Amino acid sequence: MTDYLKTIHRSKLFRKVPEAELEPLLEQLDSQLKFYRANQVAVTAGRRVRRVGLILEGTLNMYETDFWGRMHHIDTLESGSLLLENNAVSGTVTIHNYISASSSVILWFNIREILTLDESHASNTIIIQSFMRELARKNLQLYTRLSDMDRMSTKEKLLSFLSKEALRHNSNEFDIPFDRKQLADYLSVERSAMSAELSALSRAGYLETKRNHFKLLKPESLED
Amino acid sequence: MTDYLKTIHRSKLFRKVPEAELEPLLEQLDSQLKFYRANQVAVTAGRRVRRVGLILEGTLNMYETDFWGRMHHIDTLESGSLLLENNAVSGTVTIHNYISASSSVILWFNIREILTLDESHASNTIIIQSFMRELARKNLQLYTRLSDMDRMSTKEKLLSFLSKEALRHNSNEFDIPFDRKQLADYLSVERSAMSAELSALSRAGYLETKRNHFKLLKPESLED
DNA sequence: GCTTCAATGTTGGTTTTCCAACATCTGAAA
DNA sequence: TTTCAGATGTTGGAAAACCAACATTGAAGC
Repeated sequence: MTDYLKTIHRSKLFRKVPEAELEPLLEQLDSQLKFYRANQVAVTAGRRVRRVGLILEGTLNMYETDFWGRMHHIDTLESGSLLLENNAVSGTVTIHNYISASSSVILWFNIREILTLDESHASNTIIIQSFMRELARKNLQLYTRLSDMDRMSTKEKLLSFLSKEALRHNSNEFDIPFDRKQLADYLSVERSAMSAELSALSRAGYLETKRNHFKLLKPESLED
Repeated sequence: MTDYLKTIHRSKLFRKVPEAELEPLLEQLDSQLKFYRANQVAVTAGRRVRRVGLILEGTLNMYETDFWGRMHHIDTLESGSLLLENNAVSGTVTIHNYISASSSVILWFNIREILTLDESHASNTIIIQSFMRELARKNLQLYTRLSDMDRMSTKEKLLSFLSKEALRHNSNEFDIPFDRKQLADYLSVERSAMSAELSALSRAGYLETKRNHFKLLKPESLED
């Protein structure tokens, strides 16, 4: 554990815990390090989840196996990500398999215990705060993507996404954090069709773009 | 406030707080009732959010206005729903407008205060627990819908959704909580096209369905 | 049993998306 | 500067989805 204290202290969750309190806190959370080889299954779908994972090193892939036995890649979790936080809090069963893409290290800890303690330590409050903030942050992120995808056409998905990016940057001119392939994946559309749609939007006067830089415009056809 | 104590106590968030402690707790949370007329704007996009809302009566619609000034309906929140919980926790600005569909009553309260208290009361712990559970529950719900929508075709969206329903009911035969129109909206596809796809899946031996009852099957073409 | 209406299924023409293949652009390295 | 690989744009045929209009079904009330 000692080898990883620095890494743990850099994570979003434990960042604000005073350094001296970190080790006792981890003990109190009944935490435990686990090491995984490349391609090793770290979590199997169907298990009731009690602990939260924090990826200290490596990358994990989330998969879903459907009724017909087909595997679908759901997400890729990088170092620093939380794992099973929702299932641990709500005490539910996960439907995902987590497979280590590389060799990886995960810190497993018990988050519910903190909530059931009678007396509160300062570091408990801190960790609960950070944890709640993470849940809320994730929620907003999912909401954002969902509302971008909740459109019937590629054009509308693009406009929804770009609109929110403009809002986020507080400007009609901004860089997006994706290249074309990543943006297509994010919106769940086909890359080349999306490229074509971007060209069409550009021709129609909605925007100018070069690589990941965008400038949104009000086409004359829309002016009142 | 007194008129609504019963309603508040029935909500997911306050259910577990002992009845006697409810009123002091609400006071501690600096809570406040507000009443809205039909079509009144309850929350305006762009405001930094400090409080969480709990809808005690009525229905609210969430709207998003995009860069080009077009309004999109995002969600409908029924009585019992939380409002702005993510923005309140993370201290961020909301991008949504909330408009009361009917006359409605919202309880506004400060959730962050609980976290910053030095000493903990039992009811604080309870409310934090319930609140975290709600955030996690919502997260899982969003994740579920997102992974259903993160498919390129109506067919795949349907299979993803039905697969998870089977898992949830722990059976290949189950009732879904949607009619066809609602399911189409949930998956963000067109109703009649979805109906056609369901027929095709049925013919191909993937399932049998009648109204909201489904039975999933393994078509011979898939057997190894 | 009828009647009625909303839910669901079907159909055909139109539009959009997918998909593969290829062309062009761009930035980094030689 | 030249070269090259990866990113991006374009294109055309095939497939899927949209959309409107209509047919069928099913549940509730008469």
